Amino acid sequence: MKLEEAKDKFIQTWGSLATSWGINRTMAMVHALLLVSEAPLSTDEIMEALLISRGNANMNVRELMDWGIVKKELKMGERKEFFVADKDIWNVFKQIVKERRKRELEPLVSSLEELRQIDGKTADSKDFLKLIDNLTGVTSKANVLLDLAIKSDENWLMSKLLKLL
Amino acid sequence: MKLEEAKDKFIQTWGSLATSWGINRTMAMVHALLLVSEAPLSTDEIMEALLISRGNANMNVRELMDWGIVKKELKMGERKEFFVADKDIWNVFKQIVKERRKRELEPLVSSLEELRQIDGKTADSKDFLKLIDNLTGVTSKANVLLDLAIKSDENWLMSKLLKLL
DNA sequence: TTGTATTTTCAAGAAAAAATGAAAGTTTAT
DNA sequence: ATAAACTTTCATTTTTTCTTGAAAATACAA
Repeated sequence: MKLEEAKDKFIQTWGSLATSWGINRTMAMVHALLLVSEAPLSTDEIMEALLISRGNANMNVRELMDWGIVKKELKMGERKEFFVADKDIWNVFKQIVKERRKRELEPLVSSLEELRQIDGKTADSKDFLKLIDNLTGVTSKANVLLDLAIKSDENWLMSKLLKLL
Repeated sequence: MKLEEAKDKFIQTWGSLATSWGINRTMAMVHALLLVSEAPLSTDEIMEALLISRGNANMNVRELMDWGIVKKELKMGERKEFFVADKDIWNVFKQIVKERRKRELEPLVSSLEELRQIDGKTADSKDFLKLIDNLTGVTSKANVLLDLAIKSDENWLMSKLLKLL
C-alpha cells in the first residue's frame, strides 16, 4: 500500500468511526487530515483535499479548535491562517474526555439532582428514587475512572492499572 | 414535582443525551421508559406511552435486546410479549462498554494494523507509522481501562481507584 | 386447516443534520 | 480611505437518518 493511499484510508476510517459516536463525519475527516499532514494546512488546502465547501471547512476547523485538539498557526509573510492538529494522541484522548464530561456528564448530574426532588413516598416513588440513585452512583464512578485517565501521567497510570488486573 | 412528571422528564433527558452519543433518540427513550416502569411493558404500551408507531417500537426494542440491556418476558395466558430493562445500572454500563468495544474498538484495531503495512521508508512514511503506533498505543490503553471497568467487581474497583487518586 | 393474534419487514414519506455558496464582515497593506 | 485578501455567517439545498403504516410472515388456538 502506498503512503497516500494509506492516509486516505485513515481519513475514511476515522470519519466513519466518528459517526458512531455522534460526531460529524466531516469534522472527523478534517481532524484526520490534519493528523496525517506534516505541515499546517490552510482552509483552501483542506477544501481541496476533502472536496468540501469553504463554509464547511471553516465550521469544522473552528469546532475542532473548540474541542482544543486543533490550533491555528500563522506563517510569516502569509495572510492566510493555517491549522495543525495536536499529534500527541494521548493528549487528544484526554482532551476529548475532558470536553465530553463537561458537556454531557455534568448536565446529566444536575438533571439527576433535580429529579431527586419528587414528592410522595409511595412504593413507586421509592423505586424511582432508587433508580436515580443508582444512576448517580454509576455516573460518579465513571467520573472517577475518567479523572484517573485525565489527571495522571500516561505511563504511571498504565503500570498501576496493569497491576490491578 | 409529581412522580409521573419526573418519569417523563427522565425519559426526555435520557433521549436527548443519547443523541450526543450516536444513539437513536427513540431507542434511548424506550430504554428509559422500561427503566422507570415497574412492570414489564408490551409493544402496545410502549407505543402508547411514547406516541410512536408499531414498527418503530418493535425495531428499537429489538435493538435494545441486541445490546443486551432489555429482555423479553412472557406472561402466562398472554400471547403478547413483554419487555423489561435490566435495572442494575452498573451492569448496563458494563454491557454497553462491552458492546461498543466489540463493535468499534476491535474494527479500529484491525484497520490500524492494515495501515501499518505501507511500503517506503521516507520521512513521511515514518511519521505516518509513528501516528499509527501512537493511536494503537492509546487504543490499547483505553482497552485496559475498559477491561478494568468490565471485569472487576464494582466496589472493589472503586476502592482501589480512589486510592490511586 | 382455517382463522386470529401478534410480530416483523420494508418501501415510501418525514424529520433532522450537514453542506453549499454567495453575501457580509474583518483584517491588513498601500 | 480604498481595495484586496481572507474569514465568517446563514438561508437554501442536499444528504442522511428516522418513522410510519400496511403487507407479509409467524405463532397459536380451535
